[in-house]
Amino acid sequence: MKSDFNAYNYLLQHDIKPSVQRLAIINYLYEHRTHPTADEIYAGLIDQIPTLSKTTVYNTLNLFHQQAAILALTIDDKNVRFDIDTSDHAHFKCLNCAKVFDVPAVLDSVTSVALEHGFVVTEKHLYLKGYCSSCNESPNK
Amino acid sequence: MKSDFNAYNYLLQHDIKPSVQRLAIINYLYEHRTHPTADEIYAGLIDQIPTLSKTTVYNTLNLFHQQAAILALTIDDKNVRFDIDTSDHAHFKCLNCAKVFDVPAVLDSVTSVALEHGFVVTEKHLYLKGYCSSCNESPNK
DNA sequence: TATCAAATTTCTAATCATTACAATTTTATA
DNA sequence: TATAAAATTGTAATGATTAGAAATTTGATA
Ligand SMILES: [Mn+2]
Ligand SMILES: [Mn+2]
Ligand SMILES: [Zn+2]
Ligand SMILES: [Zn+2]
Repeated sequence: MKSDFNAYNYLLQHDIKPSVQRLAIINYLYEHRTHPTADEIYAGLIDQIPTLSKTTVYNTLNLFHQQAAILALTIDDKNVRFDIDTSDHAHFKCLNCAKVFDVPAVLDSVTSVALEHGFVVTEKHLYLKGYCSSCNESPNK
Repeated sequence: MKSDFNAYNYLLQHDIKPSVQRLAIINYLYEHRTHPTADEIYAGLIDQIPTLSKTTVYNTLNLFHQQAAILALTIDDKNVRFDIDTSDHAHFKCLNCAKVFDVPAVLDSVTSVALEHGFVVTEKHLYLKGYCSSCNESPNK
């Protein structure tokens, strides 16, 4: 079954000129909701686009982030992770299996406190860490 | 005026054996609430302890974090920042001047959602990004 | 269609925060 | 004091990300 995601229009809507590489990367993010790293995206596309450069992956992800087409998550201190879902939600990282899960969340109350301080808020990130249900049942220590 | 913070007892309370270096680092964090990086802490202490090694700073901060004596903030994708204040609060990073500010916050509601998913939560981080009141008034673009 | 400039991609090397590892020093204990 | 364990240090390695220049592609225009 073919994806109903229109990558081309998605990029245009965020003032990003489409290209083969950009379309492949945004499609990858649409299809892989695991919050992949730049390296994982590169590895996932190199067979499909053998000329792809890792620099292009980084440049493109930074461009997408600038244009607010994706989120850049710093829940991991080693790698930045990327997310096509820019809606209001939190993330949970398992300290055992390293997976990053989505968690429903509403963050309006905190934002309003920041506004009272005179801050202009452009990004909100709520990161939870601990142990996921799988790892909690059978810890790998 | 001398600080009323008992660094020695603070470390003992977190099952950390005190040493000259460890006391200096925890005192630095007590006195500098700017969420400094490991490098800033090293630079701030090298005159006081000329033999101090940057490796020791990293080792010590990791130990403090393991023992839950401090927070390790990944609000910045370049450097980890450290905070002696382990109470429930959020952080705001200015994208212009790069300062990291404290913001009051209560995150219980989100944690409860995570618990419903079977997650065991050990850390909560709420990061806001945007422009602080100083930079907002006179943007440096 | 040929030409040219701008935009994009690519390659390579650099950067730089953090860690690995082995050697040295300090501390605790017998 | 002798010895082992713990902590600190110095150096080199690691690895994600970026810088910068060269190559390729795109798009407009003649
Ligand atoms: Mn997500
Ligand atoms: Mn803080
Ligand atoms: Zn897990
Ligand atoms: Zn600012």
